[in-house]
Amino acid sequence: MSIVNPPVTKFEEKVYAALKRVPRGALVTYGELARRIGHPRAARAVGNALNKNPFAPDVPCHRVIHADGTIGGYGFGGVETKKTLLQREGIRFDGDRVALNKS
DNA sequence: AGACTGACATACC
DNA sequence: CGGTATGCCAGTC
Repeated sequence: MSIVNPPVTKFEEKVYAALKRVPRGALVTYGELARRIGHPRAARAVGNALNKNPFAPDVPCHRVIHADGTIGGYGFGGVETKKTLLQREGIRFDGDRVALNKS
């Protein structure tokens, strides 16, 4: 499953790999994802990697959200696309927030 | 080689 | 509850 790609660093590779390993309908936060690759503090770097996202459809980057359940952002199409994709996975949204039971 | 940026997180006011 | 401030990490200019 090596990602035969262009200028992709080891770090990003891990990020994409971890993201690929996320099952459909599941949501992961940047911090959670960062933690999975061994960099619990690299949430920002993770977001950076996804923003470049050389493998847009290859990696379900739309399953990554903020720690508080906010959508965050999306490079392809924008947040609305991300929300749509997530809703398609069975997840509901309340504005820019994931509709979990919360406040 | 150095500085700035960015799809984050946490804490504080 | 909301906005502001600081910290962290890796990438790119």
